Amino acid sequence: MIRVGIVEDDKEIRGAVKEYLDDQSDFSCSLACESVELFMKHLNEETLPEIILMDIGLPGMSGIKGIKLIKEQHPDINLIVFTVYHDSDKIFQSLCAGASGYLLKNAPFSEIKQAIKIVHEGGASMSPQIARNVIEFFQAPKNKPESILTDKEQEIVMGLVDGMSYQMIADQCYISIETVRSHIKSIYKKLQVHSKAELIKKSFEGSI
Amino acid sequence: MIRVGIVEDDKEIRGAVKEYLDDQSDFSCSLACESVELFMKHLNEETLPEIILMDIGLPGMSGIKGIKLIKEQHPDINLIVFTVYHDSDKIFQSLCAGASGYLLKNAPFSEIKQAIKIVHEGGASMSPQIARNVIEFFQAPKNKPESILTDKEQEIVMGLVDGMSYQMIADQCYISIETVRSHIKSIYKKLQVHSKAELIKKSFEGSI
DNA sequence: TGAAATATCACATGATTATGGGATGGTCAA
DNA sequence: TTGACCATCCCATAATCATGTGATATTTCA
Repeated sequence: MIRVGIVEDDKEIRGAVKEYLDDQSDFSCSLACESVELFMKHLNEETLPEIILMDIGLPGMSGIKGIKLIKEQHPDINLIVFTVYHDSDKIFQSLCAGASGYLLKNAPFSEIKQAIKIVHEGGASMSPQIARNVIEFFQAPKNKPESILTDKEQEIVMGLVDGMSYQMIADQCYISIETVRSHIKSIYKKLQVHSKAELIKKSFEGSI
Repeated sequence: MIRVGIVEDDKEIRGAVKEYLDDQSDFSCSLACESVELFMKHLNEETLPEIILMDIGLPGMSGIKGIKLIKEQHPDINLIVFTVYHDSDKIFQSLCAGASGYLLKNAPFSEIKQAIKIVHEGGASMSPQIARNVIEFFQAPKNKPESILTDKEQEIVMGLVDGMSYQMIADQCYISIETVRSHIKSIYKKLQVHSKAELIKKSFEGSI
């Protein structure tokens, strides 16, 4: 018997999911609330779930914050996001906050059930569309849109990012420090930055 | 009818999967080879698949390189990794190379079929265990081992990372620039760095 | 309680950076 | 062949940074 909690503001959905889970022989819904605040208030030994289905767009505290909060206080509980949002931002924020799954609300009951089982067994579950988003996260950095910087300029950026001074870069590239300066001037102009710090930041953000 | 390719060095497995797919009414295995080299050699209009099941541990060219190669030459083909490896390294390398799915070899035929369908519809599919690994990638950086920096110091680091000058940070924190300098001195000492550049780099690497 | 850590400030000096001028020669495509 | 880039160099100046040597007040914790 897997004990499941639900945080979902839509009464209809909350009720339907709860009813469905309670109908299953191997599930029970131990606590279903419309907000994180209420959920935390009613959370006790009696109602403690193993898995929580968590909506994100909630009145009061957001689901993302809710995930963080619950994970801090009950690290053993696994959370599955259950939402209509499928933008990368929400997905990554949820995962970073500690979610172990991400279901879209159009998922059929059977998929919800399946996801809960998987997470309960120590796996993770995502709707295919979400998985695609997540996977593209790893691939995106690859297709770096042809940098507007020339080869030499990129080489110099790499040096700066590695913490080298102009002089060190000059030595490494067998050019004079004046040339390094000159390149950096045009790099700054192209990227619209005005300091090494900004440049390094942009570089790490993958915007080069 | 979804056309599927297989790259898998184990003859038994290759044969079994091919047979299974060919038995399905909505699948056909258009090409099954034991290495990337052979696969590329026999790849033509006739044999062109929409989805490829790709082993990683292959004789000759590795599956990872194979994924890159195939994606470069045929960007429309989607690849699903099919392997025994479940270590993060292999997973991330595969995803970065361009894979749209990652199945473990213990997956039942039905899961393989399901995964191919999902990927064919534009989604991505991972075995639950793999999904867990991927998700933990996002959560790992969270457990940053209690920074040795004090709150104030961290605040200043954030400023520097955002490209602010000492003076700007001083203004923002309502302290004098001398104090900023002082904090930065101890930050540098603690982190064993000697320039903004190195500090920002460390910060982005998550080693703070 | 008393030492250690933290947060705040000051002054000084040399190094490095940011930014503005220019100049020369090479490549490549219109 | 002309103009648009690119890579290379030089000079100059003001701002900023790295680092040192202090000092004082508060907080923390053993």
